[in-house]
Amino acid sequence: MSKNLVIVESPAKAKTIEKFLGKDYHVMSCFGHIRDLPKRHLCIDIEHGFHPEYEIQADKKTLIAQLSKAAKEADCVWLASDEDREGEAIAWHLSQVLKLEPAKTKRIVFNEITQTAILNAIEHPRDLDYDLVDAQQARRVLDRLVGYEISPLLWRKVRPNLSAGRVQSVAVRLVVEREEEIKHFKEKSSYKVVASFGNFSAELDTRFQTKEEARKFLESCASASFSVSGMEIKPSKRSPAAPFTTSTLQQEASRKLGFPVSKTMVVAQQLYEEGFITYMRTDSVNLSSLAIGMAKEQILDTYGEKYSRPRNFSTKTKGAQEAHEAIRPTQMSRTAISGDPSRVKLYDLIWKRALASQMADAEIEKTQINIQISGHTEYFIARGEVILFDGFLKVYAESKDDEEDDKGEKRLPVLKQGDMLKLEHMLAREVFSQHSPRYSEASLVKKLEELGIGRPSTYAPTISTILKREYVAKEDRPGHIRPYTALKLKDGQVEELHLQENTGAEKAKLFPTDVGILVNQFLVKYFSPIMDYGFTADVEKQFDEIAQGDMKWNEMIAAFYQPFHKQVEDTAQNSEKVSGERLLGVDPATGKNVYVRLGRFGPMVQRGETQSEGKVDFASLKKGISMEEVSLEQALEMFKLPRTVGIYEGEEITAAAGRFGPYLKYKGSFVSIPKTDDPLVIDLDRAVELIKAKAEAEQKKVIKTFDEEPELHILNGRYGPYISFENKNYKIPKGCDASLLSLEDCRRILAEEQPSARSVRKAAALSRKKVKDESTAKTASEKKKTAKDTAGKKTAKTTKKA
DNA sequence: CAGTGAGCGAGCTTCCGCTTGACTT
Repeated sequence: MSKNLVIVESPAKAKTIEKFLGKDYHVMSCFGHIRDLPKRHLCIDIEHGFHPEYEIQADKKTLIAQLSKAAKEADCVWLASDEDREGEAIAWHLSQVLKLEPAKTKRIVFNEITQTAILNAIEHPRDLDYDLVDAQQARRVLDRLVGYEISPLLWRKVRPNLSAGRVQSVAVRLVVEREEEIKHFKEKSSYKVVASFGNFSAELDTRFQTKEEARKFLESCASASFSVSGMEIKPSKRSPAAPFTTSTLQQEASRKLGFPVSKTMVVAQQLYEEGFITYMRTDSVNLSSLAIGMAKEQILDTYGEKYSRPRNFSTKTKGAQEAHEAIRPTQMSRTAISGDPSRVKLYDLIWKRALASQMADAEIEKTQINIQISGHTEYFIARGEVILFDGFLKVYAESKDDEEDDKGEKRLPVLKQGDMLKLEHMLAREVFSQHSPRYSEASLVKKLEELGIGRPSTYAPTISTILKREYVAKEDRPGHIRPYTALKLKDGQVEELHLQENTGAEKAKLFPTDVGILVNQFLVKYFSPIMDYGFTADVEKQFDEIAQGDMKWNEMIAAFYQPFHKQVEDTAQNSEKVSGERLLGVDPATGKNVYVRLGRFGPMVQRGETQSEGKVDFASLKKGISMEEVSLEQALEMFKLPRTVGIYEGEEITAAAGRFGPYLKYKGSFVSIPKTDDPLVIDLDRAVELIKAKAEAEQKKVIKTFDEEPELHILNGRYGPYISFENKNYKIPKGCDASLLSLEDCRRILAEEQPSARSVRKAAALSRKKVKDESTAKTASEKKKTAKDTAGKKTAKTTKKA
């Protein structure tokens, strides 16, 4: 048995380190945090110093038992979790949970995985830093208080199942406010004048506000002469970007490879686990001396000495904790990997970026030519750029969010002052000012990082959360045609051209939803301190003070909680329910008011008053139409569903819009209406076609049925064959040929296997619905006696509970 | 997956930050 037990957070790291330490050391992983506040309640004792009640997560119990056993057998336990707030807390939780004796427990830290660094760490152990642990507890408790006190308010005041938090709510706010800004953006146009002189062109130093001014200028240039008034050549250089952090990797993978941030992280995780790259959740741009050495060697071998320039970068990110290196290949000499295309491409990106960061600056020659116009004070400017030495550009060029790709070379002819130029033509083109760009997943991460909000491990999950809660939606927009005017001067004549361009197209951008907008409105109104973009930075400062030992963590929390909790209670008491209700107008056919508002199941339109005796119609807002922009006409359209499409083989086909979009109902079963069809206009022929296609697809799903057991089917699913019985699904054990299974085999499988959790929920929902339908049918006959039609629904709801 | 939307109001949602696999129909 090893004398020493070393505990690190990641199993891949454990494997590497064990190799460095030799046989006296056994290295195990604790897989991140081992205890946390239970999800069920607040689990913070407000009355007693905000004492947190931690619990070991169920899935960590066996792991803890293993660690505990190994710790007992070891002479010394080395807690080697990351060198940051969270890492220190993990070490402390380990010492608590494993009941480690202080005498045989040592805390070590290293921020690069090299033998030297680790041996050095072993030489210099320290004690647990309880101030740092307390800073983490403050962070944890604050987040729990904010999340678990505000979220229930949203359930009461807006809609169930919503959430609020220090990070996610600010992320939503950014998206909402950007959209707001875009909505109020006033496009301004001006005229940009470009003169073409044969082998190069130049832009006028001023722009004209109106077409008339531009025309006057062009006309006045008809007989003007053009001459070089100055030529300047300036040497310039461009430096490589720092190697990747989590956030910059997400941005570049998004721009260059089109990856969503979650995909980038999944692929990077695989590369890490296979030992191709260093750790992928980091905020550090630092490279180990080993990495710098490897890069230098690689550059010297491939490109020569001129291309090598070892350098180290310093982090400018707010609140960076730098427990790891930058993301880089583990072997700089591994220029490429093979296999899955996503991994190949991501590795390539990481390799190039890391290598380029150690390469020489690119040397560039910038040229500017000024051209004077006879009789005018305005002048033309031509700019050129020639790369004299490519340096790091040989390997890698960073891309920008705004795709003004003036990339590559633009060579200007060699001219001298006084040279006369012959104008080929001059074009004054109407150009438009642009609003700030909408956020992509990656650019939102970038913004959050700039504000110091969130951590590398949470960027991707935060994006997933706000998408899952439907606060924001990732969408494409087709863009629209915009006409513009251009004036062309050629051969002394000015000609007016009417042209058009496509503008405003969006790809995978984040748009706020109606719920997102309303929730944000509510939070900004009642919780402005937490919604402030500087809130996280402020509390981080206080966490730092706690870590320095200058502040007590529970006093900091107390100072925050007192006004915060009062605000929660006041809001619960005094604020109105948020529905975003708006009167759209009066339905000319019925004379009833038509409203739009947020209902329990999302945005909806309503015709008539809920308090009145008359009939009230409801309809879900059609996808793609927001509460803000819906018109009375559009709303009235939505009330036209459900409608009867026609009769087929004696049964009625109806078209309606449901929770999951438009559908056809025929003989009690449902068929989705694809986007290409409109439920309002779909005809009988097309409806029958869709119903037949669905039936055929259902047929294909069936592998085998048994006459003796009509409820049992062997079906073909997305993940291979499975058995369906009484609406519950069962896995077929590996190695069985589904088509050869007998009824006996199936029954045995049913007895042995647990039905999938999902199908159990579904079956439960179906049986609830059945009970409900029966009771509705029953009360429907009773209802004839009662005047009001509410009794049926009421009974239905009570039975649903049972 | 396939209704709904007020009203009584039971009992359910929820946070951020560390880490990976087991499993999906």
